[in-house]
Amino acid sequence: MNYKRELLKGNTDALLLSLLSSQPMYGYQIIKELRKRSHGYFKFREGTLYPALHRLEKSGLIVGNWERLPSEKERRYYKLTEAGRRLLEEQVVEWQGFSTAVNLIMQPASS
Amino acid sequence: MNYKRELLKGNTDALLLSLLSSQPMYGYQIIKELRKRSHGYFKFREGTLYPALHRLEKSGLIVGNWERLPSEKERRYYKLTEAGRRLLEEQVVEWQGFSTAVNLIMQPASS
DNA sequence: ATACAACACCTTGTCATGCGAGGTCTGTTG
DNA sequence: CAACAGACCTCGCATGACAAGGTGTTGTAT
Repeated sequence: MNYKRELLKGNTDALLLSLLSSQPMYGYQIIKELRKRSHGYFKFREGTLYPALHRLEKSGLIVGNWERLPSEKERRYYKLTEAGRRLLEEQVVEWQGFSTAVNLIMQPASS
Repeated sequence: MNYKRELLKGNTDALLLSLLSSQPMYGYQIIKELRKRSHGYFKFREGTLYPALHRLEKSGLIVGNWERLPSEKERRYYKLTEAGRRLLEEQVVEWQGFSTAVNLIMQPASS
């Protein structure tokens, strides 16, 4: 039923790694950036994002550290590790293979 | 971890509907066709396919009926319903939107 | 002063679904 | 006759998106 929700499955990590490969970001910012860069398509929920970030950190793909703003507020900035960068490269390849394969089926291609 | 497996989630139904839009097929054939048309990429397992077919039939998107071969063997051929055809069209559009959005993030686009 | 939205983080539980592993029966081939 | 391929099936596990709930702060209307 919820097609879009299921589509996202398996892509969250790659999207997050991709985003963080451009620069370190904190959670809330990631949500807004994903939304902006996808022209409004991706609207990540916090219940999706934060567990995903923790998962990635636990796997050693990103590292986060708290930064205290002048206002005493704190944010947790995440940046890619070397392992994260390597996995990202693999996942980009994987995504290309996958989307190519889907397009072979979805479009009434000649073949 | 299992990236490819998760990628498939949410796409199974659209792939099946797409396949069946070209012609009615039975389960085993679908597995082989998907494999062939995707140049070996999609290797559906029976534990994925049969539940999916039952799901789709229950939702009225496909209908299956048994056909008896001369050899007394039976196969269950599935074909798209009108509702299935409509949903397929929606899902193709959805897939295009999704993959476009992913590519916006995954590729270090200018924008 | 007092709401109320936005920022910024978090967790718990529910639901969907891919698929590994198991099963059945038939037909064909060595 | 054994062994494999065709053809169907189900059960249970693991994964992951996210709704719904929570905390505390800052900024902006009323």
